[in-house]
Amino acid sequence: MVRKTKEEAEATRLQIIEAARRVFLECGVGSTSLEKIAAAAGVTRGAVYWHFKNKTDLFFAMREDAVLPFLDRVVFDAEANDPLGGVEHALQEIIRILVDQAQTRETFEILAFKCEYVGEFSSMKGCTAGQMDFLGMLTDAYRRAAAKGQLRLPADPEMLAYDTFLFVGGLIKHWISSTPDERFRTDAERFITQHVALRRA
Amino acid sequence: MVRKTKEEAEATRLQIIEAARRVFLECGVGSTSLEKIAAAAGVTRGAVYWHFKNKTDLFFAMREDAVLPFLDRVVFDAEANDPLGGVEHALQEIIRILVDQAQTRETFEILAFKCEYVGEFSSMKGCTAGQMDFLGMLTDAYRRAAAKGQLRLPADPEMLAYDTFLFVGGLIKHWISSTPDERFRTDAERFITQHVALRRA
DNA sequence: TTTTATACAAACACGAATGTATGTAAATAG
DNA sequence: CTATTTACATACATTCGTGTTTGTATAAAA
Repeated sequence: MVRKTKEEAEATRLQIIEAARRVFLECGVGSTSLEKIAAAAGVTRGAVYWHFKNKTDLFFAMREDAVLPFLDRVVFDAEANDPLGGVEHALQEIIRILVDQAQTRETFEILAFKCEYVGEFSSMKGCTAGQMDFLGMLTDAYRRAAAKGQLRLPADPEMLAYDTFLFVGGLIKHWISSTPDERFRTDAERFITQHVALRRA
Repeated sequence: MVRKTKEEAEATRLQIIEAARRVFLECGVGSTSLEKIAAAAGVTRGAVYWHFKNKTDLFFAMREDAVLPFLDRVVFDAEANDPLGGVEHALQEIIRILVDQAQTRETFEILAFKCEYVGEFSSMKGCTAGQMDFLGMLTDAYRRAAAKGQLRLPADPEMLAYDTFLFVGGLIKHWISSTPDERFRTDAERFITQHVALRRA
């Protein structure tokens, strides 16, 4: 029919990604047909197959779209003279992202509860590279905190990092699966504050 | 064909459940057909539909089969005079169950990574009743520990319980998705010991 | 300006999964 | 010992999703 300009084509590509996120969230990745996504995006399967190789390709495109802004915002300042405060700040920032970035929150919910890690997906089942990066950054931050005498002794920075890493994993999972009035959401900030306070000298 | 006795019928029922667990683990719940399960169990779909209403029914039967032994083993002794040690013991017991109860471990892996919580499954997406029980038992244990002066001050038992609850959630998830040589498995006991030590007065 | 590649829509062909219905031999009830 | 129910296997009908192919109006390239 009417051929679109490059800009319009890119717009429909984004429409498809957004529609996929909505439908994945509601129906699960496995039981979502490309027909449903196409309908939700106001196009036909032809458009979906034009922009994406198949459902898996579309899934990973949707994932990139939401994970990249996440990596930008969660950072540890290696120069600051309050490394422990930096850890707390980074964790609080994660919660803030979940609060105000709907696409990131929804994508995390899809990744955690609406997706089966099998076949092509099994590669990212456990720790992604990004997650291990986060663990490494936590370790570095605790090492700097230890060097500044901020940590309660005896303290092994690496072990503390694992403890925090596991805490954050659980927190994100339960935050996502909660309703806004449940304590995992209402008290998330306090949980973080207390978690870090347990380490303070 | 040959009609089986009641005992034989119950045996094939268990065969089907075990086959379902294997196939769910390999293929994911959503993309597992009842034909695959039947073949893996050495029966036909007729047998599956005889014993279970449909795939969802079979899934929940498999879940019960593995979760019940779990609840029996993870307990907090309310009478002991070392509540904090009881917490550590209970957490270590969880890891021991994952190590030596293959069916429980595999079922947890299915629940965490091979299942989409949508439709009939969405009810158990977040915290099951059993999980909230566990949180309550943790809180009670920390309260008793506080009463005995075992906790480092200032300490809010309930907040400590949430911190531990989130830690355990992350630990189970990462333990399950790890290979036996990865640190989440090799060092799980140390993580627990250190986690509890952080609270000790 | 002509040509070509683009951005889809529409139609087609195929397999796969589901639920049900039917058949049946043997266990069990009476 | 007969009648009935059980514990499946087998066959059937139908729906649904996928990947591909074809058609086409138009934007962009030459």
